[in-house]
Amino acid sequence: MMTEMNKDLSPQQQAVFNYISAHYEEHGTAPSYRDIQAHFGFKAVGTVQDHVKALIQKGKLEKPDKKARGLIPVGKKLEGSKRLSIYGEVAAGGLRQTEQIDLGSIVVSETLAQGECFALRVVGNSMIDIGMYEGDHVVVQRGTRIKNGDIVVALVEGETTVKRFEKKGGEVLLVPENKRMQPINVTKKSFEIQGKVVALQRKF
Amino acid sequence: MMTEMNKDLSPQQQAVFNYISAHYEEHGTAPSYRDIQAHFGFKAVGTVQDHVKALIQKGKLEKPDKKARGLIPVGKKLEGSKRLSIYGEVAAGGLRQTEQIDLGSIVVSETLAQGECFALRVVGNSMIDIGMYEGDHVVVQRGTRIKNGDIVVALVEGETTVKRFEKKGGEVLLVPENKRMQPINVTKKSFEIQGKVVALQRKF
DNA sequence: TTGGATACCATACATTTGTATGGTAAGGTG
DNA sequence: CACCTTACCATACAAATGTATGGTATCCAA
Repeated sequence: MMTEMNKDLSPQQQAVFNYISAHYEEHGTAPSYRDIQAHFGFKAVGTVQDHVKALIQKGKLEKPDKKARGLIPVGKKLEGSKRLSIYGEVAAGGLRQTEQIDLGSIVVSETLAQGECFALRVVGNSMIDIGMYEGDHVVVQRGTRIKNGDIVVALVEGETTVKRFEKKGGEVLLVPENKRMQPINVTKKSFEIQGKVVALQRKF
Repeated sequence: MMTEMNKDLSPQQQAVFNYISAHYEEHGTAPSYRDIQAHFGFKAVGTVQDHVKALIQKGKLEKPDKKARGLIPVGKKLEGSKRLSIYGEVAAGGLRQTEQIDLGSIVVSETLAQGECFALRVVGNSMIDIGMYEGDHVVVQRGTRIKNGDIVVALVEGETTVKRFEKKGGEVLLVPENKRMQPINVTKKSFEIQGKVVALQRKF
């Protein structure tokens, strides 16, 4: 029979992998080779090298070259979900890259957040009629083709707002979903569509 | 007045922080000081040291001593996410474990879905006044202590509903958040609280 | 005008860390 | 047996990386 590599992990290899994963999750950083060595009481770094090599070969670890603490457990990768930075309540400067104000992040399913996305904290109640409340988070997708009726995030004269997009003839309207508010005609104003709202998340 | 430190980040500090965060999220590992230096074109590592020091002082970064690539943006530690099965629109049998009907799943952040959770597809419009619409998904946590005012999933006479929980004196009410609907008095009915709604997710 | 915060530069150094090389030993297999 | 895999040890080295020290300049508030 051909020399066939065992795709399953040996008990020891599993142990090493578990340690790396645990360390990664707990500290947010992978352990160094010597951390691993110390944890298992190995008397040589080479032992760790061997195990890491095996784990990489078996597809359990990713490792960039020559980077300190660069081991990444493949299985532990945030699968099927994305972490989005939350921007919001930005007064001046809008969402310009260098002036982003960081409000943390949320994790959403990849099926919700496809392509390049970011998150936004909803302020105000201009979209209350479709159930978007202050404090909710919306997932915004960049670079999508905007169609009539889409909910969009727009930068109008330096202010970020969420509205429904309506284009009739040559007129562009940003329509609030709130009976008590009036649509904004931005046809002659300076505005910029930041992206399209593709999802909403609320925490109780 | 005492020397008071500015808790807000300067634009440059914000930029450095953003870079670190982005790198951390993208690569799963923080950048080294020299990575940061190169990114911003600084001619000295010391500049990075200064910024990092400021960011730590302002509570934006965590840093273990002498560890390579040890910078961690506070609150951005890689948390896991959970995949929750979606149950819902179940007529008979409610949510009993053995009769659950699988409607797929959603992925949510662990910060949202703590403990034992499942997801439910919202049907009907009994909670429309707090922005819960048909088709939305709610995350339901099992085994939590229910307090007055909590949104709960209840099994009332074989039917699953989402309502606000109100207990006054000896009476237990399940209150719909819809002006046009009446509270249900379940004091004398057979009912069971399935769990507490902790989050909501909507896809546009 | 003194002091603090911000924002850089320059240089040197010690440690951490990944990497390379080579050796020992047990267990299983053709 | 020869050969492979697993599982260790020992040692050395170079690169990556954090750290320390000290300097310059601007802006702003007390």
